[in-house]
Amino acid sequence: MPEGHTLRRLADDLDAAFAGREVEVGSPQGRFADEAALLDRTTLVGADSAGKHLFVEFEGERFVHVHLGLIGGFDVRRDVAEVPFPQGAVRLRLVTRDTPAAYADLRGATRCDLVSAARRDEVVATLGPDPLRADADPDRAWQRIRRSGRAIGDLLMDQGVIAGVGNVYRAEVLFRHRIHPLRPGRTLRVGQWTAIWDDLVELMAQGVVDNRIDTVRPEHTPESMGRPPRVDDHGGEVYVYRRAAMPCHVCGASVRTEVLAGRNLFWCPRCQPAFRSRAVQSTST
DNA sequence: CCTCTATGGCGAA
DNA sequence: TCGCCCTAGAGGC
Repeated sequence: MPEGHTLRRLADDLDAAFAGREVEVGSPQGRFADEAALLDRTTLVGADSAGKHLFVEFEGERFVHVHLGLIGGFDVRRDVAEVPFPQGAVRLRLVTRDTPAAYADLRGATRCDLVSAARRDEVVATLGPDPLRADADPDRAWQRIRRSGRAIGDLLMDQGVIAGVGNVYRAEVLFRHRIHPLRPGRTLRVGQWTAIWDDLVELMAQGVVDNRIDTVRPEHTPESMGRPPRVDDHGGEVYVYRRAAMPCHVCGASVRTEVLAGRNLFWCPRCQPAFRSRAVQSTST
């Protein structure tokens, strides 16, 4: 589940359920037990996200730093009639029993640490601009991209360049802007970057609202095209992500896939043609 | 049962 | 570049 929109939504949901309330903090699985004991029955101040990082603040400027990694999940339920017995490997559990009762179960996280405000700031300082934050400066990312010989598909996944974009948004935003994922960052024009950034701001904000990733334009929805909706565990309607060998919704070409830096890359070979250098372009046109 | 996969990221080689 | 960490669900036999 976790790209930046997931963490932003989790911060909002945790706020709604627990902010300003005294919270029972436990670790049924045991791996966070010592830290949980220090926080148990103290007030949860609030939660915030930065890229794919989540910080849950407790009184005394203490923060639980959570990173879900590839497979983690944080299940937040509020206004529940009763709090169920924890199922599976619950690293961290938050509970308020006074009405409205709420609980939240963290599983599979790669990171769940009790940290100081200074450490939180250190983590945030390693991140590039986050399209979900109003104060983000996209030019910081552009200055990295325009100087880099690395593939744009690689740069978009680098959290130090831009924070919160994962494998789905990377694949989809490059498709929407017809840019081949292996094209070197320094071959992009500033207008292309601005368009990508503005699109990410919009797509990811919508992802927070829907709690899933949908990237197809109105004319390419299942209803508009008369095609069956996507049926898999991800839910959202997308153009190329995990659609290898399937026909492109726009042109019908077979969607391609390749592994880049250990992750699956997806693109349409016709809608996102291989980049030709400026020199070649100018001689051929 | 087993194997594989996954919207991530780290450190060793 | 590779292996490894975290966990759950799907599919194969």
